[in-house]
Amino acid sequence: MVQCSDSKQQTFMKYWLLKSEPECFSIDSLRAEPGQTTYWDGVRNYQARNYIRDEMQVGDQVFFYHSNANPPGIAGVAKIVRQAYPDFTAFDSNHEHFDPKSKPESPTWMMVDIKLVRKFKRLLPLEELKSRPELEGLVLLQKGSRLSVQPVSPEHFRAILQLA
DNA sequence: GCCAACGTTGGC
DNA sequence: GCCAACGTTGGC
Repeated sequence: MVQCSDSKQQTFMKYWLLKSEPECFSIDSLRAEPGQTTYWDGVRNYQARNYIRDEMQVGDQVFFYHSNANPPGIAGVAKIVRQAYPDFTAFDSNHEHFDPKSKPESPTWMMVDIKLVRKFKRLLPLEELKSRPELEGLVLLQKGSRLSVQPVSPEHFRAILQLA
């Protein structure tokens, strides 16, 4: 597939899944934010950081996943509205996400801003996602998959939207 | 609350 | 660089 053939820079929309514990920050919390926008702080895993820092682009769409919830599942869609920048909560010794190894002059951890696109009419439960053959291979469904930032293929993204 | 699956830490 | 111990995640 060729896109942007007249452009030097080929840009493809990417799709993601972000996990959040709704007791801590739910999709309704996001909706209640000014501009329905928030910074996605607290990612403290290198692989997740690399996705945020190296691959997330403004305009990318993300599923908002409720983890450690009853039931766990996908609650809606958001989009990236600001490119990766240092996660300043890592610099604050009073913050629960403080990490002394991250320095303002050489930040270890990064974050993006996301804005709510829509909350689904119903939560798409993990159990239902598991039951869909077209979602085979979805990172979320792989055994031991704990990453809080996961890539989602365009095909899987589309298939999940159709369930909503 | 249990526990499997990971990631990180730190002694050696 | 190995690897045991420990901490965390997150479904159940």
